[in-house]
Amino acid sequence: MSVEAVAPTRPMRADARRNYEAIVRVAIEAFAEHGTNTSLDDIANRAGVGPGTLYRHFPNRDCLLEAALVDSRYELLALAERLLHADDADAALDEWMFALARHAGAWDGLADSIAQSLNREKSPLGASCGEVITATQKLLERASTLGTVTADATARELFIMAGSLAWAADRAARGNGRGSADDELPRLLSLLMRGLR
Amino acid sequence: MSVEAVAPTRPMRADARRNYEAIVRVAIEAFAEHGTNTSLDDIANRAGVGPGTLYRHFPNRDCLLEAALVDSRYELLALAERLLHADDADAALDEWMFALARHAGAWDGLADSIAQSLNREKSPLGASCGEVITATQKLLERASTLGTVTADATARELFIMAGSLAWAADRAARGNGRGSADDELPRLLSLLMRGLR
DNA sequence: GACAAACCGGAGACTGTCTCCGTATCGTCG
DNA sequence: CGACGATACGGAGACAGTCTCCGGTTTGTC
Repeated sequence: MSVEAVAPTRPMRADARRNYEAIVRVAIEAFAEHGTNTSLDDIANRAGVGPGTLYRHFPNRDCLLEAALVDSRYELLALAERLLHADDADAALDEWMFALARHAGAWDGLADSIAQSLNREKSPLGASCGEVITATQKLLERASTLGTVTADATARELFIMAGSLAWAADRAARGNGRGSADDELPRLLSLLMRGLR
Repeated sequence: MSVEAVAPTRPMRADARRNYEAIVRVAIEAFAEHGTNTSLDDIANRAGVGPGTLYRHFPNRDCLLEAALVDSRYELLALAERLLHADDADAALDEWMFALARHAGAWDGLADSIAQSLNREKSPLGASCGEVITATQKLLERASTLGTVTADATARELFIMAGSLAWAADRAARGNGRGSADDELPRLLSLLMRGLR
């Protein structure tokens, strides 16, 4: 519908691309290590660039987060494609929710960052959640018609519930002695999924 | 077991008590208005004291949060007491979880603050969650023996799930058009509670 | 009314965010 | 190849929030 007004976007200059990639590479490490609230100036340092360079490429934390999640989301959407052709539509939805929760729980604070960006206009992170929610929608509809799901939850609610599960699993795991979030997640997820029937 | 080594704790000086109470009063307002991450120096200002005074009474944010939640938690525990004698143990647990989620969702960021403090030793906020979790335990046991609850969730998990629901309801409500968190919460809660059966 | 203990409050060190602009680098064209 | 314009760099620094230290003030008591 909209005229393809994509600017010619001449390719980045070599040094710019080099820095861009270095920043994203370091950001992935830093987010994994210290959560999504780690210092951006620190990331700039570790990437060998000044803070000005980082903020030119990524005007805010969401932009950097989005860039750091591109690969992970690509894999997620590939999984959705496969699950859409699975035999068991119920099991497919289960697996999808699990994958979603693991995605959102990969870094400390990520679920929160995603959920907040979801409600903010113009957040690149929130925008790119659109396709993931669409995928959720398709899998949910399939589990409703071919499977046994009856609850009237929206895809958006399921998406957020997945984030909320990641949040809960992380909090429940820390300090319960031995368990990790990977142990908690299936337990909590099964509680939720039984509620859909 | 431990010797009651409680110091005589002579009563606070009049000006100290006055400041303490002013700070807590302002803090409740500020947390409600701007979430649990609002500026503490700002609270000190609005309470008419210097930052030093605030930090002497409340060495960190958790301590202030704890003081600001005393009344609310008191009401919560009174509700638990009542629910322990309710006829329908299942409905009692439902109502308790709802109250718990509303408590944790009262201020933006509160669920997160509580969950984090829960895993940190020496946090007064986390410590005071103990009685609430104990209350949850009793209601859960009662719903297991007298009611129909069969899932093997721990009280601690339920407590965290309540926080996670508050988190999810808040995120789902913002930006879905018209709804408020109060509309979302029952929907999400019912999904969870059906999963316990 | 005077003294010691308790308490106040603001200056400021420190950390993290984000911007501005003089300088350096890149790609291209003569 | 050399030079020019566009593009990009990076660090100094403004700003905001956290938290501490200590000289000065207030309170309760004898």
